[in-house]
Amino acid sequence: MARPRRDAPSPEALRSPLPVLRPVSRDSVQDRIYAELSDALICGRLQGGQTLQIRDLADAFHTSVMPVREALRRLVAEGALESATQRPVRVPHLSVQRLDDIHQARLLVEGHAAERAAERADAHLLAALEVADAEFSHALQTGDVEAELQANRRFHFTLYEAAQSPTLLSMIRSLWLQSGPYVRVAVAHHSPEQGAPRTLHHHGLMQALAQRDAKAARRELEADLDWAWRLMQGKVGPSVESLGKA
Amino acid sequence: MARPRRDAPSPEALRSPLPVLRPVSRDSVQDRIYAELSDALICGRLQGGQTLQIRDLADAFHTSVMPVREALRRLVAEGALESATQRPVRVPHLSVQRLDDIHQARLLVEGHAAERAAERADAHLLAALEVADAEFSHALQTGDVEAELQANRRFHFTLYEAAQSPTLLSMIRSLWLQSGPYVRVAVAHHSPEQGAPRTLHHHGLMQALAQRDAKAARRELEADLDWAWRLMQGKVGPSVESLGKA
DNA sequence: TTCACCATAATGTGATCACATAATACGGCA
DNA sequence: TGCCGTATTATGTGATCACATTATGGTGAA
Repeated sequence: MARPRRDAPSPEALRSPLPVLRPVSRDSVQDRIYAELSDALICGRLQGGQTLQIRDLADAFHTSVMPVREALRRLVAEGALESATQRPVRVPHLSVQRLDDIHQARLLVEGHAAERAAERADAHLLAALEVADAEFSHALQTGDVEAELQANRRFHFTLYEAAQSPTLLSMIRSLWLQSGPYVRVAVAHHSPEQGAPRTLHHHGLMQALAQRDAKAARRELEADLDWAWRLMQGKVGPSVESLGKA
Repeated sequence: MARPRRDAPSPEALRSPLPVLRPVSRDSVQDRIYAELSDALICGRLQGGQTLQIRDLADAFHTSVMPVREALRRLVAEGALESATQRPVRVPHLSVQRLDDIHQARLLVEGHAAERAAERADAHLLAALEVADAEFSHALQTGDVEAELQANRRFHFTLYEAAQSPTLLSMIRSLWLQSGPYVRVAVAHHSPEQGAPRTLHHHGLMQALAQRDAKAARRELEADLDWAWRLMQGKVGPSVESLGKA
């Protein structure tokens, strides 16, 4: 090996500007592509039915098709995307029945995570939730949908991480990836007065956590999910076909 | 295209033996590799800590590394395998805490699926469960561990499919992939009298389904899972390190 | 004898090429 | 003018090559 070791305590290190540089991410290229796509899915920047072609994405990311293939494969495995044989990968076109099925699963798993979080709640958790909720309320007032979705995600996942269950957390992540493309169209068009109950549920949730009331925490979380679900049903009606073209 | 279409109604079709041939699987190579690996994981033929090297698998499957890479990527995405950057993929070495976390999630999700199945139970489902249970009992008596695991899997997934929730089903599949390598060492060493309660739970479950008693179905299923979990804890003790080398 | 260093080998990752298959658009016949 | 068949294009999939990074074995000095 011609190159000297990074951690070599040679005097040359003193004259180099290296210490002031922050460590670069050691993720692989496919990890970054995966992160980009999953973020776009959760925040609803990709629509249901949209096709994701390998070569197009490779051009957009300025890479070869190789890391794109593997990133897409991961998302397909997580249920976030669907792929037929020899056909381009697509964001699934979910029926109302399928969306309801996902909603039921979310009530089950996220409700349980809320209970566990309530049992383990501490001041640090409440403070973190307060911050996320403040961002959320501000985004609601300014009408910034992107910021609203980001803050809402931070609020919920701060809660779910407090449940201290990696298994539940990964299942919830998968569920958010699946429902992400469909919740945006619901919350994107709601009027400010429709958004009011949402902050109420967040506040009720924090109150339940402060009292370590697991059942109440589950109730408030389920109310929050049900609110978004009813809004979505009202928006899209019995058919969600319009979602893909909206 | 020089080749004639498959469905061309030419008179040549009459003299060819094609109609007697069954359609070949249209899965891709990576699909078959994935199926093989996931089956090996669920049935515990792979041990915790075992490394899966791409080139070795490619040689074993008589393919290039390409489809192996994508199959492994899928399993990593499902939590069945773990991979560090630039390091070979491994079957995760799970701590007792992690195994308990998975167990809790299984109680939650599989218990819920059992309730749903009970609400939708019909004669056809009970008949299918009877068949699987008969195979299971027979395998127990003959001491065929491989057949026991296969029959147990068929019994449980017949139940879970009856819940009619694709979302729950895929989550359960992921949980079985994760716990598969660890349940085998538990059930592989149990004595026949230790196996008795297991058939009891299966029978109790079928009785609850016949009566459409959702709560009872959940109770019986949880008892079944808890039985295997306790057996595992007893076998491996406070540390599961021995599992990887067993 | 032990530890540090270095050279070698091995492995995951990314790029490029080749091919089979499915969609599309063009042209000819009724 | 409408529809069917064909040729072309485009896309996913598998194979091969190239490289960076990690592990490992051996060799030197203290």
